[in-house]
Amino acid sequence: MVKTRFAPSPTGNLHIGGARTALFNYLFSKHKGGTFVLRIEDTDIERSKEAYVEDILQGLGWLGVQWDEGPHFQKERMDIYREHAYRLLREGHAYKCYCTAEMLEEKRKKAFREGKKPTYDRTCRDADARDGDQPFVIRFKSPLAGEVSFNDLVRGTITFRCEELDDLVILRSDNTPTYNFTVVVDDALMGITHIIRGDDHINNTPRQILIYKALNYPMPEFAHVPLIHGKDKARLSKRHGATSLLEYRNDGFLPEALMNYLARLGWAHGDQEVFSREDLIEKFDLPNVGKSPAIFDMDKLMWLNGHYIKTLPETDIAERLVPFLEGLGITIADRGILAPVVTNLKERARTLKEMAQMAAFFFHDDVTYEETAKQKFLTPATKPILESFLEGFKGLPSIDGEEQRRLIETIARDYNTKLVNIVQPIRVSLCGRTVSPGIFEVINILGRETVEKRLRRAIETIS
RNA sequence: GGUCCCAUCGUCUAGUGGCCAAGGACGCUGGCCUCUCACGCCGGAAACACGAGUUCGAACCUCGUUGGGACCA
Repeated sequence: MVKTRFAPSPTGNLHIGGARTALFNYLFSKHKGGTFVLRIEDTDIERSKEAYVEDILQGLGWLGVQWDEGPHFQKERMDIYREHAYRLLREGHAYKCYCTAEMLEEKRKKAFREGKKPTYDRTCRDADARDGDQPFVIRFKSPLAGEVSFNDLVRGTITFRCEELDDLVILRSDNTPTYNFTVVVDDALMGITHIIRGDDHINNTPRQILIYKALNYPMPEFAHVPLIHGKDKARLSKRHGATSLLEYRNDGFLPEALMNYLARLGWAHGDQEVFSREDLIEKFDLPNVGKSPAIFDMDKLMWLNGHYIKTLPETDIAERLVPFLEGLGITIADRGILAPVVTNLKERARTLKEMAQMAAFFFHDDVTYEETAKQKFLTPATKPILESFLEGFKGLPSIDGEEQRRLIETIARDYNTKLVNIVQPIRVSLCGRTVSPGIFEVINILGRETVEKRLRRAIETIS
């Protein structure tokens, strides 16, 4: 039974990179019919914040990465780590170290002066056990020689020499456990079978393997996925824009699009670009995960988002659009026009936010004219055209597209000009801008009364 | 600085020794469609980091160089 986990520390928001790691864990476990655990690594009480926990939970929920177990909180498991640390001590896999911070600093400086690596010199490793009130840390006894190697499911065999590993602290003098120790204890106790995480953890892996062995717990599989980089090829950080997944939600991205995009970042299934969640669960597997870091490409996300806006059910999009319209201060008096609005805008908008902006003019009559549009199309020269159109429009037996077309074509002939020169002034009158869905569609959605009202107002505007 | 990882179009990638004078997608770009903008359709430019080796044959295997990244300090 496969069991994976996502174990973020709440010292920041859930960003794109974390979300992708979570997604890979989720997809892999579902693909294998296993379970997915969420664990919050909040042992760093200084930097951990409740607000970040909230952001992570909400972000994952929005994306649709559902966990089957948890969230577990490390803060509530401190006793377990201490117990394990003392167990290692008792069994001779760890020892008490009484070196003070000052002594260590001194040793580090000395090593640096001598051009050696600043690793702990193991002074206390073989010293006689001392008791008393002096503060101490517990250090793990690393093997002095030999190699640690493991088979990474995305990279193959990775080997480290033990000389590179020093005796890391597992329990600090204030009785708090350290990162490399808590991960192992938790992953082992929670029965995690596959550890899928960012490749920034590769260097921690040999230490963790040693701890697994000392604890005599079954070894999980490891899979290190490359980090996501920003345009400057450096690791993704605040500098690269969105710091929280939720910002994408607020910017009008669809979770379907983001999930699809994230999955394709560092993973591929032949030439396929569009994947539903079911598709991903069916097809995702570790061997096809790439080894090199990927750069986050907003353009492609935009394209995918546009694709989902075009292909998801219109009623669905309409519903999701509402909060964005409201965000623009729009009160939707007539929900009936929502559907046709989406029909006409879905080919044009790439985000819900964009769509709301494009749709705004449908919902209020006091259209604000874009300055350049007004200067070009609401002029003394176009005034008679608008007047002719208004007159003809009033006399139209119905306002279906064909009737409108005939009217506009007639006017174009009368003025001996092209269709576009008739349409654009009308468009600006109705929409306030030079860009909109097809003019016949706009007129249909707006309805007779509204169209006449807006035309009159536009004509009045031209003095 | 030490350790570890990585290297195909600008970007995401397909490619696991012959099917590759390297395919798809985004972006860019020429055109068509057209009431604007999009959508859609047709076309184009654009990459195997470099050098050795293994092999009848290398984008694919090995080594080195260079470049990038991560972790530790």
